[in-house]
Amino acid sequence: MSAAREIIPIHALKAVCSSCSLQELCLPLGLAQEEMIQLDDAINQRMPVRRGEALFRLGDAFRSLYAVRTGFFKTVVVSEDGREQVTGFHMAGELMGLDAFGTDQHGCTAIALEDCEVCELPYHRLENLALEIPALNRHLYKLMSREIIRDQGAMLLLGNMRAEERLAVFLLNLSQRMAARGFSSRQFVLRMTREEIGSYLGMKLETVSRTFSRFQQDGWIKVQGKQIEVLDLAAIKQLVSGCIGLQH
Amino acid sequence: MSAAREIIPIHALKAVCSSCSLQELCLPLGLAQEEMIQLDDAINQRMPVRRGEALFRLGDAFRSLYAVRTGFFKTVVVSEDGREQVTGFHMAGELMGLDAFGTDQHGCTAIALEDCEVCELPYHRLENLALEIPALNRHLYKLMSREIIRDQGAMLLLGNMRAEERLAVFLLNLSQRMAARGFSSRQFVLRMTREEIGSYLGMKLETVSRTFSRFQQDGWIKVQGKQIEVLDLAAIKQLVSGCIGLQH
DNA sequence: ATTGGTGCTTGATGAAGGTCAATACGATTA
DNA sequence: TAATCGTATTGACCTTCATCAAGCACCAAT
Repeated sequence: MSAAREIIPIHALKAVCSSCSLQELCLPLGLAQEEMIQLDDAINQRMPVRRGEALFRLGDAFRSLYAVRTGFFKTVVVSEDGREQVTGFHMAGELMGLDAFGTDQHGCTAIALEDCEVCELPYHRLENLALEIPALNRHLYKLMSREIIRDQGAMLLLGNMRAEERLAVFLLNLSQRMAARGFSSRQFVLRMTREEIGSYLGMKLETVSRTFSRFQQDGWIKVQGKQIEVLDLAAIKQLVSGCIGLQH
Repeated sequence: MSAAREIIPIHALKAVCSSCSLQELCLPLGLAQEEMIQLDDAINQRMPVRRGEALFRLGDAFRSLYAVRTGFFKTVVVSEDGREQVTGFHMAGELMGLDAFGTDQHGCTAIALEDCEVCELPYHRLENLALEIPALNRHLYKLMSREIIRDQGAMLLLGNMRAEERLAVFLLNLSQRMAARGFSSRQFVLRMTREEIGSYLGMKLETVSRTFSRFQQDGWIKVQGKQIEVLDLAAIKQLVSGCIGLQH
């Protein structure tokens, strides 16, 4: 199919890192202009992933990192007996696959919760580039390091906090991440089910639902299915004050 | 005190990475002999840390990674309201401080649970060396990546498993790590208190104690204070079968 | 030997959240 | 429009673990 080479796929025409609006949230953070152009070459832009599809699966050979460009992912770990644990939710500008360096296999499965686009960062090219660009290498360290801190925050959450505290931290965290991307921090749509929230927070879907209802009765939020409106941010912050959260 | 320079401190005479028995568990894994000698130069060997002392504290400026040479550490995160969460236990050959790259500050506090020795790996020297030695750089990625996986395992543990499963995973994990270091996997001493175990596993010290007692009644282990003897490994493994554990 | 401190064990009780079940909602398809 | 499937809500009940409390074991210091 050599004829296909003459048809330039539409996504090849799209913006690259050096002109991407997510620069400040994503991998290129802190790079000089010329370094960013080098990075452009190492990246496959705008792979589409449709809702419900897996971008990679636990055990897959590790070939690339992926940055979310648009859309929303969950990552899950499945234990032998089928129990599923959601280990994170990922939105624009966030990197997935950092847990795969260790074993050369992906350590979790990434599923698109809506139609998404990702940038693919082939591992070998990235590694070579990182050795040439110290700032990039350092930033990769930083990103992995932050992932560790984030997970430790989640451990504290799961180990020490009650259901309502967990859900409050979750809402606050989501709200802040929306704000960082220029969306409303007061009104947003949950892309995940109650069960997925529950799995992430270590509680059952019924408890998630009940806790949402209680927050609503208290006038803190308005819930309509997946539509969330934050009414009393201060009250929610009050509840989680003194807790180490799920920073992102 | 220039005269002091003529007194060679005793620890300077001790073994370096290239002749360290922990090579295979520690940072030098996978390096060529000559690369290891370069690493020797970048490392301050055998810093002593006494029981109860902090090697570094949450918020301290990040200057070095530390490898445990002998002894046993805990790392803890303290929330604003004083709640303390143990995030890990660390023994010979394990690296601490990987969570500090992200913010240039340590993200947890490391406390020696017995008299210890550590190797200090100054950050800048290590970073420069990593840029020269691709294998070292890759290994640092791997170590951080494994830390992420480990933390995700802990999340699954805390989110999904019951008290006895958690403690079984904990014992199994400890037993395996002892074995990997040439110690008995059947008999060992817990260096941490019941409260610290409980904090790590997300349960109260009373529950830890009760669960140990139950394991003992079932003939799975023998507990005498901090002395543990594993009597029925198969039964313990059976309990955690199908769980994703705390790999180390 | 006595005292105090810290950590461990064990019992009694209660609260938080899990489980089971019935019902309702909402989006997609027939 | 109806039918269906996945998702969400809510209630009733039960299990697990936290809490409170008492007593014990061990070590260190006086």
